[in-house]
Amino acid sequence: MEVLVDHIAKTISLTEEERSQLMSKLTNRRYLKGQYIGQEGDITRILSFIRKGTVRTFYLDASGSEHIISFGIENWWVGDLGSLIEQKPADYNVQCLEDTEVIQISNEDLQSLYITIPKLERFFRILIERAYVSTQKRIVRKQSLPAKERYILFLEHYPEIASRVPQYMIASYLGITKEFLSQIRSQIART
Amino acid sequence: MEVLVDHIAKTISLTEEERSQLMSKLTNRRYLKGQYIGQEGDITRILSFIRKGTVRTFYLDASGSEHIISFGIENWWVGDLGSLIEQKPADYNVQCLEDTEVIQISNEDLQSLYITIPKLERFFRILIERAYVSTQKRIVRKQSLPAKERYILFLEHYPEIASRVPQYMIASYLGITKEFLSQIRSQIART
DNA sequence: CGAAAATTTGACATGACTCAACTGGAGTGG
DNA sequence: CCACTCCAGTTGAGTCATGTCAAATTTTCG
Repeated sequence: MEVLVDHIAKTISLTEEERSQLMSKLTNRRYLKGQYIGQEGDITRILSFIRKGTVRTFYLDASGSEHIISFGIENWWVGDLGSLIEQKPADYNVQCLEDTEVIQISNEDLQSLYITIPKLERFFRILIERAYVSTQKRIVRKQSLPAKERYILFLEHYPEIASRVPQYMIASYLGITKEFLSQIRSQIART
Repeated sequence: MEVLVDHIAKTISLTEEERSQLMSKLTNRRYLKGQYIGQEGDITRILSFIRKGTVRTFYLDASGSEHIISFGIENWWVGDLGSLIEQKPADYNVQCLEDTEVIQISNEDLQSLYITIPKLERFFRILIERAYVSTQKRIVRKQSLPAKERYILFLEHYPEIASRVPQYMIASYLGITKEFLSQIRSQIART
């Protein structure tokens, strides 16, 4: 759990006292490949920091097909934030694609830590600012680039993820079908 | 400027002292229809809270066509956040679509206020959490709904905006061409 | 090895785009 | 008050990017 405390301390300095207050609220947990950290419909009560493993966040649309919203690997946070902050049923599933170890904190503890360690508020503000900016960029890419370009960018930005998840999931993340991604790939290969 | 302080005080309670510290950093400013609050390429140094008017945030893609990222009306914040937080040239233009009055705060002042009034950090954390969740939902809609459904949802969610901006901008926001939106509309009308 | 899962391939369908022409106001100036 | 222009919106023909469905092939893994 110190891994996470150290990670946080890179952004905001923490006293020994604060470190241990924080540490006391953290829990380690392991999931096997395929297990769910959270499921659509359940109210999300915890936030998970990935220590090891790969995770995907996805939902099922009206016709029952899966759409991947995001992947998570080491040092990323996962959890349905909308559900967590409003305490209403989650829209998304969070599933482990490999055996995964996470460090967790409950929303309740997080809220109380915001009060005892106000600097934490800063840490998460900055974290979410960045997440917000990158989500916005993703919309931009989706609207102004064809699938092939988006795929190439994905490979550049997230080579680690690209090598750890099956292609049909990458297709889903990019918003295209697995068949079409396959065509794009063969087209790239022929170049 | 009290409008904004009151708005903020709905989320976090502020002492008289804090209210006036905050107030002292705010500035009123007016823009005419068509003017830019910020332009692509410039470093964004201020955040603007819309008191009255309509604003759009957009960018130009490689082929020179416009893509609208978001609209803003009364009580919304606007500004290229990516540029603001990293102090690098903005990717987006922020332009007024009507004569607009805003309340502004510089990034510099905001950063110092985060220190003197740590609760402000909380206000913006919560603000951005919500913005993040709604941006994520927008990706979801874009990936799982056809343009017609997205347009209908837009009308439901933002009737106010729909009535204040021209259709070709709504099309751009939805990620479709104006011609196609026109077809969608005539199809809806025929129903 | 054999079965299930992932990927590829190909024929065909469709949503959305491009381009060009047309319509219908909302000024503007003579 | 008309003629003119400008801009938003519409319509239609042809095209392209991407989707669907079904089958074949390759990879993974018990």
